[in-house]
Amino acid sequence: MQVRSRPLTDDGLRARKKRATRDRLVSVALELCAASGFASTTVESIAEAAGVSTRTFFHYFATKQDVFLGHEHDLLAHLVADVERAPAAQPAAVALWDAIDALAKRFDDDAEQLRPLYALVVAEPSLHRRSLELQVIWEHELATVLVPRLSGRGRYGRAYVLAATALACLRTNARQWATEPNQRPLQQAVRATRRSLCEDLRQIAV
Amino acid sequence: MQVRSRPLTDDGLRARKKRATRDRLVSVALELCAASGFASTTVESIAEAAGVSTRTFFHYFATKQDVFLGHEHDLLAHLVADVERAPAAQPAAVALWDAIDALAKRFDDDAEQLRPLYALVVAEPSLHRRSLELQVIWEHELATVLVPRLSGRGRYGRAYVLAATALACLRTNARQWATEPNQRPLQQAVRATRRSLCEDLRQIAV
DNA sequence: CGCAAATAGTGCACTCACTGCAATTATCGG
DNA sequence: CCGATAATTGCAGTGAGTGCACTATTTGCG
Repeated sequence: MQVRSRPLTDDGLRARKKRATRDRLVSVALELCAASGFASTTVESIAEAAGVSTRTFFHYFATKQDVFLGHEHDLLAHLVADVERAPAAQPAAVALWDAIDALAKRFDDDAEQLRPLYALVVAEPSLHRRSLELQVIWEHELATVLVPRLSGRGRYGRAYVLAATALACLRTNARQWATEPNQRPLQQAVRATRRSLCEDLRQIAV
Repeated sequence: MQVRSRPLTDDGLRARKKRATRDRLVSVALELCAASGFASTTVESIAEAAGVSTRTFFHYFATKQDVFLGHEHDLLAHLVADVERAPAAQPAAVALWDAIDALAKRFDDDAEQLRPLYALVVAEPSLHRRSLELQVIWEHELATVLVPRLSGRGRYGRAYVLAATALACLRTNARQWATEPNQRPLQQAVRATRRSLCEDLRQIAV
């Protein structure tokens, strides 16, 4: 997350080195934390193992937690992009849940890598906190691209609740998916949850 | 939050002193942060202004943020209690949303105090993070008391999504309510959102 | 009352995440 | 090869949070 600024060329030596260092930091952090836990792995040790100074670590990541949250950032960005790309005529709820469905599939496709990562995130309080904060930020982005598909007064607020609902559905399922063994595919779980959510809510519709 | 242990008597000298100190810490923190912002108000200064040592502060609150999150804790506890107290025959969704409705009313009743507090929470990243974490914890509690009102396979997951949805609805409305001036009562906003959420979701019900 | 157990408060030394600044080094485009 | 730009670094500092051993206060009880 948050590389300070973009170099003018994307594949010069500079950019390649930067990507390499970043990747090194992430994988080194993963190893060290797997060995001794997130809390007791210091930024200093991660930086050292990756061959950079502590100060440099914080040029790549704003917080220690962010080493593990890059993927989440990418995935949520995909989600927003998917919604934006949906046919203009599609209602908000449809575009949103289609995008959620696609995102769940992404999780499944990359399960090998994502499952242990997400398990770590929910297990570690500080990571979890940061992850939730990220989701609220993306909830905002999501609501913003949803608004044009809604009409009537209060559509701003409605966009937020739709977005929050969908993300909550994803989040709770993803947690189960990541932490419990032999879980069915996330996409399948999310679909099932969506169905039952609609049913349950029918009971309170006046 | 998190007073280490409960004294055997609730109104002895010890308990009264403790409550007093706690209240002093909260109100002093409120003043200092109002004056110079949350980030640049140190725990040391809060403790000093309340007449206790820094170390003692952390006996009352696990983190600096928790000084401002006591109310949230109380309110969410009420929510869970309300759901538990609902008639046994009531379906999960009904019991849940009734409790949410009652909780929104609590916010309105105590608006004078709660609005500025919640505005501070959403404005300050570290507070916001901690608040979200608390909500997930209560989401868990809420799901637990909801499970007995659901049936069929996957009711565990469904309870989580119901809880998360309701809390998300409350949270997004509460943010608007706290930060935008001349807002209608929260209870009213939540009701409206609930209605439109049901409608929007009807579009994706197969 | 007076005593022993429990609980609250304190001082101290320590770890570690994170920041600002100024100096240095590497890479860039031309 | 050169001047501009961006990456890296060291250093000194802030402040949250912790563990520990010690003191002071309060409580229940004989």
